[in-house]
Amino acid sequence: MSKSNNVYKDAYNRGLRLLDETKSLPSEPELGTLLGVSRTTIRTILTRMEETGLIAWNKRSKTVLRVPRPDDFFPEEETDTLSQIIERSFMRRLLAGGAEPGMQINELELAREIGVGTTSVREFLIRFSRFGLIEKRRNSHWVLKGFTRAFALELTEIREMFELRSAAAFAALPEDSPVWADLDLLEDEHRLLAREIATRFNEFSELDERFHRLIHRASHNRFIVDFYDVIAMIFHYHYQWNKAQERERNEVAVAEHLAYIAALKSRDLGKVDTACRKHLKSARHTLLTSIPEGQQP
Amino acid sequence: MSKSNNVYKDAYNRGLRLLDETKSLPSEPELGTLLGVSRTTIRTILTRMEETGLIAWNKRSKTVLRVPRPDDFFPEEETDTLSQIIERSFMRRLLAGGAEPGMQINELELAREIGVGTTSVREFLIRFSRFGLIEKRRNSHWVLKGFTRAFALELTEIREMFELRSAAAFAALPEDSPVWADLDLLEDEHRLLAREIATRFNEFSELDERFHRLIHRASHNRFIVDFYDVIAMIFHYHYQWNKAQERERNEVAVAEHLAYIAALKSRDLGKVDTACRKHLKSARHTLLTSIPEGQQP
DNA sequence: AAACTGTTTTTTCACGATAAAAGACATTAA
DNA sequence: TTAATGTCTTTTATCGTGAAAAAACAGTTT
Repeated sequence: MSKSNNVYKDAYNRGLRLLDETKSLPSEPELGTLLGVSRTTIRTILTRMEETGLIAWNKRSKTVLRVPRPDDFFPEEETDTLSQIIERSFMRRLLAGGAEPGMQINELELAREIGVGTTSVREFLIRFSRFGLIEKRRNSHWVLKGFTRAFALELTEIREMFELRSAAAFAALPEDSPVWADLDLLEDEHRLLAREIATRFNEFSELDERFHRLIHRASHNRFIVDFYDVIAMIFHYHYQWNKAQERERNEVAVAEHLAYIAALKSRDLGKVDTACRKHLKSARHTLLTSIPEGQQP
Repeated sequence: MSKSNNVYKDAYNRGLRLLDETKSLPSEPELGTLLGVSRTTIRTILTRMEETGLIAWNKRSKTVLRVPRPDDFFPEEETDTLSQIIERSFMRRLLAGGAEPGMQINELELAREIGVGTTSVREFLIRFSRFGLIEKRRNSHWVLKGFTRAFALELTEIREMFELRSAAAFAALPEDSPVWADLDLLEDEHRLLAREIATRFNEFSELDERFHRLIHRASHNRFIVDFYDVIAMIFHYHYQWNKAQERERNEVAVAEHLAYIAALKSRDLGKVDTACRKHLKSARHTLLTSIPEGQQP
């Protein structure tokens, strides 16, 4: 089992959704850009669609014969990237407790436990190391630094520095910059979510990420933009971990975002700074309260 | 050839230098900590030292029989880590010109050219990606972003943000903190170098790195401390690349460092800010002037 | 001739295997 | 009885290999 065909399976599933909408599929290169895969993969997809009687395929003509049924889709778990699988396993271990700072991480053991090769685990750990939670000892094992209070404080310190700067840069952007339209759209989404917060509160974290990434992009600095990956990763798992008062927290955050957006639109740097600081302060507070105190070194 | 024994060879070479100083070697575990390798490697080293008649080894007694000759040492190039070898090759390519931004990077080709496996190249590229010079396209090739003016500006923007903050934190450190002693030592080294700048100017870059790392460490923030790796890496290759006016540049920098150190010792935040800003400004200028203009996108 | 389909080549991804190096355990000497 | 040495086990670093996926090339169709 040298390489899973998850790219194909995932693209196939997404491709099935196209069949609902049209009576015939576009050209192979067009499908490729649409699904973000190569033509080779598109042809494998089309081959299977033909075999399962979903389409009739002859050269340029790809006629839809029937609408896809639930059992036409590949199971969700087969569409994941290996690195996603490893990340999930690793984070589960890390957050499930018993992961004391200073503990050493064994590549071979991790690989065996997850049921993958050591190379993939190594590559994951190298990629993951930039999040500052693990560290490598020269030709030896990895050491877990732990998701501690210190980590959260260091993370938020940088976050605040970067976001204040990005927000100021954002507000200074010219009238005709396309970001203002993006901001308007996000504002609408926020208002909509605010109105239905009681039922849709769990959709906030995705909106949150899009909003902050838009602001960070205004910095035009790759290190600032890339740093948001660290924040996003932590928040992603943090939200899965800590569901306490999720609705209330998100309701407050949406309101703060709206104030923040209004400040940006006013282009008044003082107002932007105030609104940004206020939101960052409560974000930090939320993160800090969620850290299990027992895990401190 | 599945793994080179460069750890052994490097430790062996360093071990040879111990023979100059003493008449008999310490215990195996002690040698291990001294050379930073495991006892397994120490025993391999001792075995060879015995074979080549450098020592007489019987259990606890390891008597030095003769002083090592130049040909006892392993050649320098055999003591390098694979990742050092790959990094050097890669950087040579990158700086040698013809490396246009947007150009794609081929793992297989790189591996073949350097004469190593693809796994090592992949791991190197993943590690290297945090420097912001390359980027990966989802299940496809890497793209070179290039050592451009934009890169230098983004890098220095963060650097200045981080260093100003670290310098302020440094100056606020209590009287009894051990960093003040470290700073005194560095100050002495700077004075010494300043006096002999005409002949020793090329020793500056190493001192520069030690000085700035000391300051960054005062931030007590892993992201700030780790970011210095990016700067160090760029400066390392930059200094190899651009030798123009090296002596003059370094002479100016040493003087700026001394002013910066004096400001830190005064603990006057205003003075620290001024001295730090001044030095960072000339550092940025040096970096910017060295970037080949033709490479702009 | 532009854009597509069919076919072939190349590259990426992931694995198992193996030597180097680290680490653990057992034994011996001071 | 502590700290070393001797021996054995485990882990890390690296390669070659093969399937998945991308990319390049060649031939068709409109």
